[in-house]
Amino acid sequence: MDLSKLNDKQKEAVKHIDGPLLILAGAGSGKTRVLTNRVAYLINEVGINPRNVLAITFTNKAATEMKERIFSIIGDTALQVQISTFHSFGYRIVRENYHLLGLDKNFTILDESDSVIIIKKILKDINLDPKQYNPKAIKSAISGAKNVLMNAEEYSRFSNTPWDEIVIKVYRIYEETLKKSNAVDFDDLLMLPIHLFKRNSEVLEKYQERYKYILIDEYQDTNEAQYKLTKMIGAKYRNVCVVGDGDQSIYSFRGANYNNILNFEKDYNNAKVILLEENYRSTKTILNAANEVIKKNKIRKDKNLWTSNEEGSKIKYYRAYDEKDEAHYVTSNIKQLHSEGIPYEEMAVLYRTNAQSRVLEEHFMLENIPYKVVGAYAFYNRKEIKDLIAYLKLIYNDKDDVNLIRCINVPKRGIGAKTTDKLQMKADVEKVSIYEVIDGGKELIFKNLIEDFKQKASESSLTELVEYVINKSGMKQELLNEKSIEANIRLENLDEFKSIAMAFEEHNGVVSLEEFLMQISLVSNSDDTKDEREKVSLMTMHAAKGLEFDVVFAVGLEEGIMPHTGFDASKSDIEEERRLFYVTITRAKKHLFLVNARMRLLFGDRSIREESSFIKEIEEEHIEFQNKKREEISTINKEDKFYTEDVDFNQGDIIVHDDFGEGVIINVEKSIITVSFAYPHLVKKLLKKHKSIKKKQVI
DNA sequence: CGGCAATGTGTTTTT
DNA sequence: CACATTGCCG
Repeated sequence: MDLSKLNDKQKEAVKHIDGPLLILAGAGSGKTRVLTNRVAYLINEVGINPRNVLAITFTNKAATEMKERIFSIIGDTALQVQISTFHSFGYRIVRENYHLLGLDKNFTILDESDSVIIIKKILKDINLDPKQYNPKAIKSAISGAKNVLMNAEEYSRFSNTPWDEIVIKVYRIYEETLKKSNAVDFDDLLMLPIHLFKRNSEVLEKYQERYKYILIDEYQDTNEAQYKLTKMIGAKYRNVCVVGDGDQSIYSFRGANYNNILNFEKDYNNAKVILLEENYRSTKTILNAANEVIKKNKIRKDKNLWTSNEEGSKIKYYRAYDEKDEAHYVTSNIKQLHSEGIPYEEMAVLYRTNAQSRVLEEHFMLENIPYKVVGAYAFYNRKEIKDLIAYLKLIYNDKDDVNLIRCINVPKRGIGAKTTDKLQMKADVEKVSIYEVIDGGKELIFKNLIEDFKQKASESSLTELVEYVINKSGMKQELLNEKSIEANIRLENLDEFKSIAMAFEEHNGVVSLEEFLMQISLVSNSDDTKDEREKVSLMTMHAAKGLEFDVVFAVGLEEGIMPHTGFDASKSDIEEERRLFYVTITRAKKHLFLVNARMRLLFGDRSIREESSFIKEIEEEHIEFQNKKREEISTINKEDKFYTEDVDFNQGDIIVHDDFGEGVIINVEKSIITVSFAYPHLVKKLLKKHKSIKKKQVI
């Protein structure tokens, strides 16, 4: 195997075979290269069975990338290596041992909102006001407990506040409900395997024998459950290799504990430790700035990340007038850089909160720049998609009461709240699922429909089933009858979902409903199936972890946003925010832009924004200040005045749509106009008086 | 039951 | 601001 492209430290890590190994890999130090080469080396050079190798990554995206890279080194053999996220891996264990966990074979995974709905219902049942006791807060308390592997009993042992009492009470009923629904939640995918291993050493041993070589990426972001799972499976052979960087720990809000990486040497004595400190990614300027920033953190292990790359251009800092000016600054620089030959896919705009993407998107559309919003799982959160998934989940597991309630009246069948309440009560009394107690009325027609779907599921392909459900449920007809643009968009989304199913089927051969449901529960973005090249990436700073781009725009660098301080400033963790800022700037290879706004529309009103204290932590010698052209700012502000509420549309008029940007009217009929938008939206039919449309006046 | 209007409420990051 | 929920009426 050719290891000539690796430096000495990297080679050492790749060639380490048996025993615990800790790789402390600074940003851009080539850890993915090390991990992929190490897997390849173990298999090709050492002769280890690929089935005995387990590689865990943090995101599905990283897992896919790792598979591809190992495939490119060793070919088909790579397919036998188990590469997945912790949650997918946990799912696998639960599925292989469902009978030992009190589940039926066809258990389903509830998503976050399903869980919250269940908790709301529990609160009502025990006569507590969901307004006083926030269901989401209770969900996250339960989640937190599960992540430290506490069940309700254990939780109750060291808690005493009235709030805890309520959480415990809800937690107990919540667990009963899950069991009754033959369902698990996200946290169970980690917790259940651990409980199983504790109880049943034979099963544990089976997995220890199976996964003799374990590699964990992003180890600084593992939580207690993930840590424990790794430790248990690795306990027998101790061939545990973890890679991480304490400075890039950014998920403590989700229970991640970067002490896990600091304590690795204590947990695994005689662990080999390798430091990767040469950065291959960024220019000297960018890396120096990053080092200056992260040095401000008090709780950290100092290290010396260096690069032999060139000095590079200075970091550009622009303090915009407002959020629109900020977006405009970003798009105009992107246009400029693109004209200089930098491809769009080598540029990214990173922001702290998802809400910031909207204004940016509007400007990208206005300026005709192709872009994609990465990691936006908004698609699966759309009503019509959730309804359709509810059908699929119910077909697969008819004990899933939440999803039954969700779709029983979609489309409207005259089964309202009264009926479902009655069914729910009956089911509660008889201690069975709602599905089971249905024995008459309009509900029975629905039940028969689901039975028909089950039949269809057993005899046709996944795509055929999806198509069948969309049609036969009546969802399609209801939307067709509506004849509004919203309904049209929904129809398109249902079609899009069908394409996702089809792509999945084509990609993996014949696919079961089970696998498909697992996939859409565990994988947030569907974008992997589509061709996403030649587009600028828009994403949160968190989502950017592990990625790199020639050009990075870090936007919204204002106190309160980045560093983010919620309603309770004392609760926010400035050091974690700083690590996030560090992760952000180290994504950039060649050009880094820091941007913020003096004024921003936030939570409904305009507020004056102070610049982020993090910017001041970078030495001025690395920064080129961009504020010169005030006249540019004033033209931007005038833009608002171009738009009016006029609905007297004529062919040839230019309108602006909130989502699709500027377009030309090519046809007018009654209340509908046909508009040609720029790529990627093209021609759309719209309702004249829709609130998202404004006419552009010629002044 | 379903549709609409008024009112209220929460706003970080994600597998 | 965007949404979810509530209350009222046909």
